[in-house]
Amino acid sequence: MSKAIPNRSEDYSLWYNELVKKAGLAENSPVRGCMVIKPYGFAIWEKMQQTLDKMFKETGHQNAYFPLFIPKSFFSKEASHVEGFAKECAVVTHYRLKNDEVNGGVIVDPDAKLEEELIVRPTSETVIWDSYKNWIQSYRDLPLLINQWANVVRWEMRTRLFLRTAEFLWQEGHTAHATEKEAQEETKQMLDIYATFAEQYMALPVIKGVKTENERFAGAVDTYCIEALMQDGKALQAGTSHFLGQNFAKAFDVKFATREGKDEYVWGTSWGVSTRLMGALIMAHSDDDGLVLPPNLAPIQVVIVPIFRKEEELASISEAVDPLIKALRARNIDIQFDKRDTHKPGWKFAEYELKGVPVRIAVGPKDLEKGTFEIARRDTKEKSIIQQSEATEYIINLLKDIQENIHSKAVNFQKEMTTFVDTWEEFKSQIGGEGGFVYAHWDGTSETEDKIKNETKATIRCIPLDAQPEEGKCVFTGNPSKQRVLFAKSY
RNA sequence: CGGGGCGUGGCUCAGUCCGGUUAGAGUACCUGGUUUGGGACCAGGGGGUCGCAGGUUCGAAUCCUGCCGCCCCGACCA
Repeated sequence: MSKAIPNRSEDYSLWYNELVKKAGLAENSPVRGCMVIKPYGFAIWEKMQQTLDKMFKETGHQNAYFPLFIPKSFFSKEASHVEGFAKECAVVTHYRLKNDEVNGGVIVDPDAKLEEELIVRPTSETVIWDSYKNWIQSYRDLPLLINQWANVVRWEMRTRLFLRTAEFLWQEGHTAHATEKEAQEETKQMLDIYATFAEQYMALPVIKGVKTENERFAGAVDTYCIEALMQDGKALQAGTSHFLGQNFAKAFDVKFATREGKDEYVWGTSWGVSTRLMGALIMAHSDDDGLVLPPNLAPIQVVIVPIFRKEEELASISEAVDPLIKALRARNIDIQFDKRDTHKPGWKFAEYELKGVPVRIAVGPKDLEKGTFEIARRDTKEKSIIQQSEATEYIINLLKDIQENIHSKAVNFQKEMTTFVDTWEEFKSQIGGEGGFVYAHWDGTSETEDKIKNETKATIRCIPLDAQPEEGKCVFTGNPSKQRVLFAKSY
C-alpha cells in the first residue's frame, strides 16, 4: 500500500499540509493567502458551529450580523485597537471598474474613488460598538449579548491552511454590561464554554489563562485564552475571550442611564473562535494514516463497507444492514452505507481512515453466513467480530469509548510534554529540544519576555488561571516571581 | 520586506550543468477483460502554450535578458 501522506515525525508541516489536502478538507485558492474549504472540511466546521451556537444560546446570547466593510474613521476612535490591526488590513478604495481602452481587459475606474476608504473587517468591535451607541440607552437595555458568525480578513504575510489564512471564518461575541463585575464574569464564562467545547467535543485538553501585556488583544484590558498542545510540541491558541473594560464604550460614546438616573459608560467583552480550531483538531489527533476525528464532531460517525461481487450479494448485504442503519439513525448517529461499485473495499478502507471516520463496519458473504459484522475503530485500528443482534449497542458504546480514548490520549500526551524548569540552561534545552509546555518563573516584565523570545522563540502562552502561588526566581533574570507561567513555541 | 528553493499532462517529479529523434516516468483519468475480506492486474487509449515575453542559434524545456507566480526559513499574527 502506497503511503497517502508523508510521515508525521519526519516533516510535521509537510505532513499537516498534505493531510489537509488528501483528506479533502481544504486547499489553497488562487487568491493570495485564502483557502477553499471543501465539503468534508466544511461539514466538520458546521458541526463545530452547531455545537457552539447551542452553547451560546443556552447562556442567553443571540445572533446578529454586521457589515463586512468598516469606514476608516471608525478605526481611529480606539487608538491601541487601530495600532494592533493597521498593518494587516485590506482596504477598499474604489467602487467601479471600466474597460481598458488601451490594453484591453478591465481597470479600476479612477473616477470612482471612494470619499472615505472602507476597511474589510479584521474584527468587528468598531462597527458593532457604533451600533451599540444607538441600541443602549438605559440599564433596561443591558446586558446586550450578541454573537455573529462571519468571515474576517487579516492580510497576513505568511499563511497556512486553517491555522492562518488571509480570510477566515469565525464567531465573534460582543457584549455590553452595566457593571465591571458582570463583564468580567461574562469574559470568564465564555472562556469556560470554549474550554468545555475543546475538551468534550474536540477531545482536546486546554490550559486556561490570561495573556501578558505583550500578547493582549489590541483594545482589551485583559485577554483570556485557551492554549492547546500539538503533536510536534508547539502550542496553539485555540480561543480568546477579552475583557474590554470601558475602552470601546468610551471610544464610541456608549452610555446608559442607571437606576439612579446617572449616565455611565457600559462595560464590554468580546470573544471568538475560528476555523483555526479545525487546524487544532487535525494536528492534535491525526496519525500517519490520516485524520482521527472525535465521534462528537465527525460528519460521518459510522461507515458500512459492503464486500460483494454480484448485485445479489449487495442486495442481501443491504438487507442485513438495513435494521442497523435504522436503529443507529434513530439514536442520532450519522451513518453512511457506501454501496458504490466503482471502488474496491480496500480502497474504501484506506479512504475512510484518511478521513478519520471513527467506526467502520465491513460486511461480506462470510458475515452473512455467521450473522456477524466486522467492526473496526479508527483510533486504535482494532477490529472485532460482533453478532448482528448486538451491533447497535456495541457501536453506541464504541463511539463513546473512542471519544474518551482520543481525549485521554491527548491528555497523556500533554502531561508527558509538560515540564517544570528552574534554570536557564534547562529552559533552553527543553524549548530547543522536544518543546512542549514549559512552566517557569518569570519576573513579570515585557523586557524579559522579549529577550526570552528573541533567544529561544518561546513566548509566554498564558499566565494559567489555576496555577498555585509559588515563590521562585525568574528563569532568565533571577528576579523574584510569585507563580510559574506557561511558556512554549507557538503557531 | 530580507535569505533560500522551485515553475515540465490533473497531481508528484526526471530531463536543464554540457542545446540535437516525435518531451519522459509514476500516479490519476477513459475503454475492454480478469478481479473484489486492506489503496488489484493485464492490454489498449486520451491528455503538454515545458510560467510569460523577448533574444542568441540551422535548431531552445535546456543558453542570455526582463517580467510573473508559487513554496520554505525569518519579521507579523486567531
